[in-house]
Amino acid sequence: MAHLTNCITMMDEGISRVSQIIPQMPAAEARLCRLMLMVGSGLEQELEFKLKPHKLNHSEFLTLMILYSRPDGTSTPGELCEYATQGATNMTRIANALVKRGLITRVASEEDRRRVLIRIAPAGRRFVQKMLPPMFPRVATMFADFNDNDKRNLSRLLRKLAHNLDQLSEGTQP
Amino acid sequence: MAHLTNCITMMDEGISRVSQIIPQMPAAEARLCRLMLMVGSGLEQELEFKLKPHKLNHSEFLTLMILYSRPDGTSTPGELCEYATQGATNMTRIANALVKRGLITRVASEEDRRRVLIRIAPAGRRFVQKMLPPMFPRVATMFADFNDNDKRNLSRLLRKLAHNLDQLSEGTQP
DNA sequence: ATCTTTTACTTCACTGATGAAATATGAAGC
DNA sequence: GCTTCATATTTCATCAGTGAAGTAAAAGAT
Repeated sequence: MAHLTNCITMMDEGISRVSQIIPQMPAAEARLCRLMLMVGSGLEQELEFKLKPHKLNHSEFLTLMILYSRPDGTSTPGELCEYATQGATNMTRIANALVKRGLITRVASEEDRRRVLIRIAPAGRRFVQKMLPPMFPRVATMFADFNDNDKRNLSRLLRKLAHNLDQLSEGTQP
Repeated sequence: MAHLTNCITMMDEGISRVSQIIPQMPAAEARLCRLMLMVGSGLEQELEFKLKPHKLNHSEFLTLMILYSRPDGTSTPGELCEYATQGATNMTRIANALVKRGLITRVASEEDRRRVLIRIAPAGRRFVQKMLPPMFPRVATMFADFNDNDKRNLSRLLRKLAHNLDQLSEGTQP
């Protein structure tokens, strides 16, 4: 059944009722927040669903894709943490998992011996090239009825929101 | 530092490089997916950050808000699962936590004795009314530079995307 | 009326993610 | 050259969330 649509309807009603009790609430903005959260996690579920057959979770997939997208195919745990928005602890686990499957290699850095160099393995590249294409149809379908203007607008608005979120956490969450 | 903006820049470059290797990838759509995921989880982190002082996590807060927004302040675990998009298992834990804090009550239903009635307690209402207003400024700031048209557009596009996601999971994830 | 199926929730065992402390190396001050 | 401080990663303890099985009650079948 139409799960997200359902939740959104109920959210709309809920916010309307709450804003009657608490009129100073920025209702339109609160709605947008909840919409973002719902659609975001809906999309995440869809992604995890597509990853499940490959025995990968979102953070492992993202880590592998970052490495794949690098010209030299290498990075370090610290850098991967930043771009995958993961804690160092979890990156250790992710790397362990990917090493065990032979998709990446992990060797100590020569220059800075605190560092570890992570590199996508040939098997990792092959794996990505095999698993990625079957995802394309569903991704395309998601935006099937978005015209170019819709896509441009969504991209622009999300980037704007990202920028504002960055401003917000400046200082407060350093 | 501007974390999201950073990640987005690197994502843009990454996708450009990948789409050179794999040209049949729907690059614009993939970018929108990643944007949604990033901004969504950024927003979730911001929310969790605001909830931390109150010792609530997102799912507990959402559950409490659903109850608060109900005219009669009641629901059942099953219904809460659906609207909070949580598994029944986790809803049991959430309810346990909220009961322990005295924010909700949980009693067996008279009509159908399989069911459990969950009701927001007076203390729960007071709690919501106290914790909500301090969040408003940050929520308003997030959309400060969004004009009415931007907000309408974002809302429309997110709802459209939600609808498409629902279509996608129709049948495949029943 | 009783047997089966379905529904609602809980318990248990496990996975994924996080925070705090441990380890080890490098960089900076004196 | 030593001491202190900062950086990079891992280990350990813990929490949040999930899947599978368990329990109990209602609904449906014969």
